[in-house]
Amino acid sequence: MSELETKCAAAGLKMTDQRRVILQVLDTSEDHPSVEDVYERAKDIDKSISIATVYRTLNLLDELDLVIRHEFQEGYSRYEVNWDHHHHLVDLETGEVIEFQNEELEELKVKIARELGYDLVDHRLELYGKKIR
Amino acid sequence: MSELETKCAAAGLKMTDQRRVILQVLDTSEDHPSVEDVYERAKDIDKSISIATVYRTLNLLDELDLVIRHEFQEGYSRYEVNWDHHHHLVDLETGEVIEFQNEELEELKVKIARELGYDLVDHRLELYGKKIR
DNA sequence: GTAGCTGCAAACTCTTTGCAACTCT
DNA sequence: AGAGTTGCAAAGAGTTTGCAGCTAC
Repeated sequence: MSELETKCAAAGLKMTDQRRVILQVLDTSEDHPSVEDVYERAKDIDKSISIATVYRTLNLLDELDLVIRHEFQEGYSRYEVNWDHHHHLVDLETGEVIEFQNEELEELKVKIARELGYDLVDHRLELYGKKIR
Repeated sequence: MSELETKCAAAGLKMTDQRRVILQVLDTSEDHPSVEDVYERAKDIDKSISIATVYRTLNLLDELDLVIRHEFQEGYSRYEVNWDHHHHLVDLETGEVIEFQNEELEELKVKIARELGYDLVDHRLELYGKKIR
C-alpha cells in the first residue's frame, strides 16, 4: 500500500479502483500535471474512469493537503504530491519547471511575517527566469 | 492626464471614454479588484460600459505591464496597477491582503536564480498567515 | 445495510471572440 | 479615411453538480 493510500485511509476515504489509479498516477508523475493530464494518464490504466472523478478526487486530496494545487498564469490548475516543501523556477523560454529549496529563504519568510504581526501558515514563491548562456 | 493614460498613449492605444473610466477605476482602487469588481466600479461612472471591454482592456494593460494579474487560489484573476514592486501577505482569517517589500528578499531571489543558472526576469511571493494576538 | 463513490450529462463560472456599428487620431 | 474599439450575444474553456446506480466497509 502506497504512502498516499495510507494517508487517504487514515482520512477515512474509501479506496476505490478509480482512486487507486489516480493516486498511482500522481505518485509516479515527475512533473506538475493538469487535471486533463491526470485524466489522460489514468485512462491509460483504466479506460472507464471519468474526468468528474478526477476533479473530485483532486479536490479531496487538496483539502487533505496531500496534494498541492498550483495556479500558475495559465487559467487552469496543476497538481503535485505534497512530499517535501519546495518552490519553483519557471524557465520562460521552455516552460520547464525547476524545483528548489532554500533554507535562508524559509527563515526570511518567517521573519517577514512576524514583523508584520503574523504567524506564517503557508507561502508560495515562483521565480520566472531565462537561462544564462 | 494620469500617468497610466500617458503610458497608454505612449504604447499607441486610442484613448476612448471606456478606457479612461477603467484607468480611473484602477488608479483609485486601493485593493486588488477582480474583473467583476472593475466592471461594477466602472459602471458607477459610465453605465454603458460592457464587461467584454473590461476584459479586453485589462488584457492589454497586462501585456503592457501596466497592471499585474494575480491568480490567487480563487479560480479567477485579480488586478492591480504596477506601481512599485511588492509582495502580498494574505490574512487567512479575514482575507485581507497586506503589501510588503523586503530588500533582503529581493537579493536572495536573484542569488537563488543565478545559482540555478538563470537570470531572474519576474517572480511572485505570497505569504499566508494568521494574526498574532 | 448504508454512507460514500461513480459516470454521465447538464449546468455553471470565467473568459474570449465574431460581428456590425461606431470613434479616435 | 481607416484602423482600432465597442457592445452584444454566442461560444469556449475549465470546473462543479444532480442523479440514479454501484461499491467499499
